[in-house]
Amino acid sequence: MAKTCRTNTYHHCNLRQTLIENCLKLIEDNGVSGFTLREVAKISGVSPAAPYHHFRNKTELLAAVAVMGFEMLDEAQRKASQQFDNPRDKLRSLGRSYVMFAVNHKVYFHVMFRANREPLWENEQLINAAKQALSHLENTIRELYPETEEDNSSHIQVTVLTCWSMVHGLASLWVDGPLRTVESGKLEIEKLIDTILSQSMTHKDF
Amino acid sequence: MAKTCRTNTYHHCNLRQTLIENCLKLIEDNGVSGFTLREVAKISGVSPAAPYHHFRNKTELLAAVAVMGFEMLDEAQRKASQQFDNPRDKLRSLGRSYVMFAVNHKVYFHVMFRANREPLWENEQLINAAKQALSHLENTIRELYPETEEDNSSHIQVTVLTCWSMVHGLASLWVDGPLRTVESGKLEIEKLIDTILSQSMTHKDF
DNA sequence: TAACGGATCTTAACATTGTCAAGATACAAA
DNA sequence: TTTGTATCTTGACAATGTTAAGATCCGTTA
Repeated sequence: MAKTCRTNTYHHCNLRQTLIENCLKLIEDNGVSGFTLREVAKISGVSPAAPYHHFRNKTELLAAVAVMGFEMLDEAQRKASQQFDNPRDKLRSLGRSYVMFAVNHKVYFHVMFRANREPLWENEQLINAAKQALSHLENTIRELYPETEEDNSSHIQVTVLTCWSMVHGLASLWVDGPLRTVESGKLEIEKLIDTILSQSMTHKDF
Repeated sequence: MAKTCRTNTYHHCNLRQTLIENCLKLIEDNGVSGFTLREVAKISGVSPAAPYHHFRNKTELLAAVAVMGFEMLDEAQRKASQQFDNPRDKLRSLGRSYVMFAVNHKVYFHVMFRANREPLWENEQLINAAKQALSHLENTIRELYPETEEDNSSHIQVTVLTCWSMVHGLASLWVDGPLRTVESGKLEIEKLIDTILSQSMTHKDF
């Protein structure tokens, strides 16, 4: 929780952070679509126009939330990769951490990759935060293929994408709903991740 | 294009279909977030309240669009699987078709899996259409593992998920933007798909 | 210390939007 | 021809994003 430190009734003193936090709360309750700037302002104890001194518009507030999400993901990925030395173990740990982040922070994940996509991805701070969070995967894959050839970089890029797609797809299907609907929800997600990551190692279906 | 068949100025005679089509056009231009029922009604040549005789609300119109999308995906998947006999070739063809559908019909894909997720996935018609579109993948994987054991079904379910996650992840990353931003857009998507599907066959990274 | 400028907040207003109620119009069946 | 039903319109409502103009506070400088 952000300290409101309101000695007087005028200056909020930490409004920016408070808005971001309350924004998250509202999205958790009402979904990304059913969330309004006015209500964020209201439960932050501030007038409807106040947020505009901290964010250019509604989209920019969402972008700030997304940036926070990527920073959290970055942290989680960092920890996950530090847990192991073997690059292959690292990779699996990274995948696990990625999906679990989505599962445990649905709202963040949704805002990070979904809401108002176009204007969101024009935000430079957001792009950098995303790159940073993804760097762990790339680094680990570089460890896995340490050859120094120039021609290697394309292959590495493709491998990054392959891994990213795998975990991102699983995370998306879970967060967006169809997984819990189409597939009967018997399997619990945590076991599922490990099973799937194992399967990716042993089978080769495409 | 739907025939408007407006002999008089009152009855539109095919408004439902017209609304869906114009809805798509608007989303293509303004994105899912910046699309309004009123404008759909306007460019359909109809008053703001008219759509409510065909859809309960804005979300239901989006759901109708999503259903159409799943029907198109179903058709594409059907064709893709009919092109080959070998289940392994089928599987690859299905994957290719899935991602290309997302690339060629960004708007549909977005509405199908993204927009207003919660209320959308309570629509039964939508759920059935989605199941139908996904059935091709499951059938093909059953061909791949034709053992009749009961215990097999769980394994098949996991394999379906693995494949689905793979292609859905790639499609999502492309449609939602981060792929074109984080990864430099040098690689063209079509080549990329084949490369990745090949890689999934030969490597096993997780 | 006092004045001043910038940052932060408020009030008031605007156009736009989703939605609904009540009434008008067309068409098909009786 | 009458009558009911589906479709469409008009008119209204509250809610929302956003802006302009003014109030209030705080740190800095004279």
